[in-house]
Amino acid sequence: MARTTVRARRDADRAGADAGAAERRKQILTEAGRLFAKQGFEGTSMREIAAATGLLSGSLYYHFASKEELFVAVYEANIRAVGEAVEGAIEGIDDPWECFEAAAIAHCEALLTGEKTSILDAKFPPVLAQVRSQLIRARDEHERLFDRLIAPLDLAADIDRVLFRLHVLGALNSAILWYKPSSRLTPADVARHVIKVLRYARQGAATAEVR
Amino acid sequence: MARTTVRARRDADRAGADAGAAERRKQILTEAGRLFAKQGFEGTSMREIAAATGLLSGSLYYHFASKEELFVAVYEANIRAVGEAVEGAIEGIDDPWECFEAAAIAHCEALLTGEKTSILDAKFPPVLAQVRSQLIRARDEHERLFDRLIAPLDLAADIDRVLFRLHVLGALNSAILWYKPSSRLTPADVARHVIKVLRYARQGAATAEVR
Amino acid sequence: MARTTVRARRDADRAGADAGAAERRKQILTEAGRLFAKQGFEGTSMREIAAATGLLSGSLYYHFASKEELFVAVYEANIRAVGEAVEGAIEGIDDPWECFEAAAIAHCEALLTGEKTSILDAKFPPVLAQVRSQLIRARDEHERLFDRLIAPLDLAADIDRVLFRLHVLGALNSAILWYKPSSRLTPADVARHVIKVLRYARQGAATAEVR
Amino acid sequence: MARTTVRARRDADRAGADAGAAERRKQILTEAGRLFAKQGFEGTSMREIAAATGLLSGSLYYHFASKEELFVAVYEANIRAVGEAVEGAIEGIDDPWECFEAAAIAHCEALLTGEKTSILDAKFPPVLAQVRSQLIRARDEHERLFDRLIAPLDLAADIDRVLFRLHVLGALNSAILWYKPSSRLTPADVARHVIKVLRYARQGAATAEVR
DNA sequence: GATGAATGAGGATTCATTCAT
DNA sequence: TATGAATGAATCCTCATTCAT
Repeated sequence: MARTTVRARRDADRAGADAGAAERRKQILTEAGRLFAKQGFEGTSMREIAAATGLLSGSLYYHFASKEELFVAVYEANIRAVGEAVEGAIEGIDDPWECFEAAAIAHCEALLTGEKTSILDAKFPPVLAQVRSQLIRARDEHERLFDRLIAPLDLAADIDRVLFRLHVLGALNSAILWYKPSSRLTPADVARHVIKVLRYARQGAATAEVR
Repeated sequence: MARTTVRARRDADRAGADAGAAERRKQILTEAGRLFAKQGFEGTSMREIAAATGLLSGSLYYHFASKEELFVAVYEANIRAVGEAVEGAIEGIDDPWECFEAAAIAHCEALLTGEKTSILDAKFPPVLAQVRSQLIRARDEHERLFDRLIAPLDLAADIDRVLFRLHVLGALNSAILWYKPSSRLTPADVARHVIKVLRYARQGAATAEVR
Repeated sequence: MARTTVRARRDADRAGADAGAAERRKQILTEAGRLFAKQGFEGTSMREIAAATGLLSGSLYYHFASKEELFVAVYEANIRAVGEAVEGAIEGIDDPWECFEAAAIAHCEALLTGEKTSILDAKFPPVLAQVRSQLIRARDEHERLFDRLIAPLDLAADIDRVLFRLHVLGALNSAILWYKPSSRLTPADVARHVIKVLRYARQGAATAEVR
Repeated sequence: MARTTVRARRDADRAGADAGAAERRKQILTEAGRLFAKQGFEGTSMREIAAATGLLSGSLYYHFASKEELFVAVYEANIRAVGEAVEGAIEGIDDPWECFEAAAIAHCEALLTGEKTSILDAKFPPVLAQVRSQLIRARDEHERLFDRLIAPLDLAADIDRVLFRLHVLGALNSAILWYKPSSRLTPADVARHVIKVLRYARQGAATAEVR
């Protein structure tokens, strides 16, 4: 609605602008990520992204061949960022459950803090059909990281570890749908509660009468 | 925005008479639901919906004042359908956990069977901002149903029942993102596994060392 | 924007409704006149007119074959109304200038009071090309009435009576463009001032140096 | 609504450079002016305007953010053109009435010659409600020019100069409704006759018996 | 590397009109 | 007389993309 003049953006950016192409790419990725997260893929126009980066829409095509390609790049960057956050968080932790919890917290924080990654859970619109496989590959990689964390957990024998991984990530990711930063709950609180619930399902736990 | 559509007019004018229009409305709702589920709100054009119903695009507007209004109607119908399925499934079951599981199964089946309700988890695109409140109201109602089922569960004392509800629904709904009907897993299997994991978190369960 | 439900109108009208066809025609003419005056020909939809009369749009076509025909009927009725007002106002007045002034006042009042006749001065949109001749014929008749009033005026010899008539009516009609009922000026004041100015242009008036 | 168009951008960015776009803007303005004059605002489609300029309809939006904005631009250009014509015509004339007449002639010629300015008198359709204030501001400016010409006239004491201005412009502008270039009357003739009539209303003129 | 200008298909929506009932 | 349902063309506008400069 209240769009921003290119000129306005330009005047503001001119400082650090004129950076190399790699720099520009990063700028575009940042702004596109922010906009995709807030407005979705279809709700964000190339012109908007261009304007936010201090460019005109045509110039985007020097850096990315299409809107889809740009989205994939954003998505991969986001997943990678979450992955790195998680790996950083678990470094040096030995206890499997502690490690698992630390990972969940890092994942949740990366997801809910900053505008960038809410795309994670997207049921990609059909416009993205052509690049779906790339997106899924990126997501899978992240999920395998969780598989590695789940493997050493002393889960009750009747628990399927794949379904368990889907369960955790589903519970964590869904926070995007309801979490409000204004709440007195931190993203870490949310993650901790999810893990707290799951932690009951350890081997030897008493669930006698479960059918 | 506040226009008048057939529903308004007819409900008032003629009680139940003239099945014709109501029939059409239902047809449109069905087709729109299918298409929205498959392609998302923005990915589905009014022309497509019209064509699927055997109409021309203009004719849709006799029944629904706007694409948004149509979406709200579809969404409400879908939530209602899931709600009814759940209520039907728990009828006559006394044991709280049995009841909870039955509800989860019904919820999951309604979600994953048929194309109609995958919209449930939508992070609504900003185009729908104007009607967001209606959508959220519908969703809330469904979630309160789960609150009623969670209340009597003998959960461990350190579990927050609101976060628990968000956890369950998050885990269940996320199946939409990965579930494939072709799999050897039934929707019920998925739901059952989620509940199986959660069931460990009952009162008196041994989780001694959890910090 | 804020449209009115058919039902609402209906409930209200039901009292005097069910009148004969002639009655209905008159109702339609009234409402259409009001709407055309306020919103113009193109800015008024048949549905709007129908709703204002307590009908559905299709029903209008029983009374008028097309939107254009309806407009012509409204226009003619309006012109006739102004004409009758003028004729009523000059009845019994002998002095030519008194008579002329009375006519101007009546014309102006009919024009500025009530919503109905602001159409008078319309530069008809090309949509109305087919019926233009009918509209112009109606207008001409009204203008000939003014010709009859101008004929006996003792105007200065160098004044062309046809151009004079166009001048008066132009000055009077243009009030529609700026007149606001809220002003302390009455429509009669406006008309009186126009005539006051023109009255100077009588025979024998001293305008020596006019080239 | 508050979007950015080329004008804004360019005025700022590059002073007078790059005649291309400015050229196009002028072309569009010309064609749009012609079409609006002939067919009215609602009767003219953006496609038509585009086609007349040798563009596709989408391309128009690079230069003007909306049909309304385009109309405002046309309107302002037209008013400005008439204003300039009038100012040119009165240059160097000392006698107030001569000056007034010269202005009237120029105004009338600008109005009736060329297709461009017949919009002047428009009772703007409600579609233009949002921009009405801009249109009125433009018109007011032109009318103030006439106020300056009327001020020094030696009008009879009982004449209100504001109503007098409205009277003149009403009489002049209304010519649009009936004037046909084919007639043996020139636009100047029309203007001259209007002024001739008004010139009688000078101070000291004999209007003794007026009530 | 970036721009300005244009493309052209596609979007939702409106509307006068028709016609069987 | 009136209705309900549908028509289909037309409307304004958006947008990813292209390409000469």
